Amino acid sequence: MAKEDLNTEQKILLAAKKIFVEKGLEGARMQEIADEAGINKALLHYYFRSKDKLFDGVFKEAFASLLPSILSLLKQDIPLFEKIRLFTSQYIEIFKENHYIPGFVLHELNRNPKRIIDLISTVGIKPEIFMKQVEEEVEKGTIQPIDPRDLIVNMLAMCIFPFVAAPILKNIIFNKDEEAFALFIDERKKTVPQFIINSLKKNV
Amino acid sequence: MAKEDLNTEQKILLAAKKIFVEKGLEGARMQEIADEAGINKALLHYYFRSKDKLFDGVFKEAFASLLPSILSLLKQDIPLFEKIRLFTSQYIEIFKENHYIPGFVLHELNRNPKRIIDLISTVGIKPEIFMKQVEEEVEKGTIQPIDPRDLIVNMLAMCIFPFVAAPILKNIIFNKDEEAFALFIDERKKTVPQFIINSLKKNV
DNA sequence: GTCTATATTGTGATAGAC
DNA sequence: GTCTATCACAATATAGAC
Repeated sequence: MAKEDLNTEQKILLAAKKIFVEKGLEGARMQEIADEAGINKALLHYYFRSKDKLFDGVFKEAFASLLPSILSLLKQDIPLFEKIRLFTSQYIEIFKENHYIPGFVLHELNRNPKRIIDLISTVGIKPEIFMKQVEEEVEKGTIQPIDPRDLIVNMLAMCIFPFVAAPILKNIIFNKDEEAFALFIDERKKTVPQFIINSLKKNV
Repeated sequence: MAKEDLNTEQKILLAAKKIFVEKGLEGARMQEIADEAGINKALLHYYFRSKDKLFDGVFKEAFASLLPSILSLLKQDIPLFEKIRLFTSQYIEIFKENHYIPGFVLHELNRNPKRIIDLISTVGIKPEIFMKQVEEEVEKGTIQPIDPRDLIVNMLAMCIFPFVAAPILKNIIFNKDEEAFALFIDERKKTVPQFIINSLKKNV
């Protein structure tokens, strides 16, 4: 769908998303959003009462639209290694398509934890089932002993961190070569699960 | 040194650091910084010409003060596994003491990549030596094959991410138990290097 | 160096015509 | 629904007394 075919509300949301993501809540200017949307400030207030309300709308969409689908994966009845492979590769792919999301979410999370926590509560992320699955494998002795919380944090870290730190990584590791970095990220859909599974595998 | 013994400039820097870290550049108010420092707004402009200049001063100190020491470790002539153990445990310890730094740096990195990149250039981070060491071990066949860039990114990710995502992790994994989270972070000084080394070790 | 008071500019928000 | 014009206030920055 072309930009021109969107109705005004959609144009506003699209523009607001771009500006909020780039500048954060305080950094963004309503004027800038209006310009980006090709309308004037007054209309922003007509559709959304205030800047805060507009932000909430944008954030909710950006955050909630992509997390539930992938996180439901953790609950499903799939062998552990397979689950890790699916989760990490899909997560990295999603962030590759929406590379601005992690930084955006993490920043607002630190700026206003309560707001974000509330939002997450409505989505309802429950990692307990995954953690239990890990515990069982450890007890059975089929994988190396590990705290399931460490495993889940490490998984998230390796999937998300490269996107948050992208500018710095591009610079000190990839000599500003954007393409090489993109390739590297794509490769990580395979190397990350491999790295994790290598760590969990028993020496035989 | 007690807070009262600091001279005005130091008091300002300390206060500004606290507020900027908490609120970000745009979120921070000069009035708030002045209150925190126990002085008035005018003095802020007397010592630092503008808000931007004040921010630069704070950021440079916060960032540059802790990175060089730890990163020099990567260059030293130490066995790989030992180096990984030292690097990760020290890194996590530093961030434990300065848990606000990662979020602060990463946000400003995304807001103004150029500014931060310039700063890093002056500090001069060079991971080449570490990467070469990894490559050599891979060639010798003493560790699992791995792209050294993946290893370094994974190391950084596992050290830094938990601090950036702290509010969300506390909530969904630790049921808001601050103490349990602090303990978890402390444990990671051991579990993270172990996780990495497990992944690199050859099955024997 | 430090203060109070004030200037100046920004920006979110609203009123009212069309 | 969309616009122009304007308000109200907040925030950075400066002037000038002490």
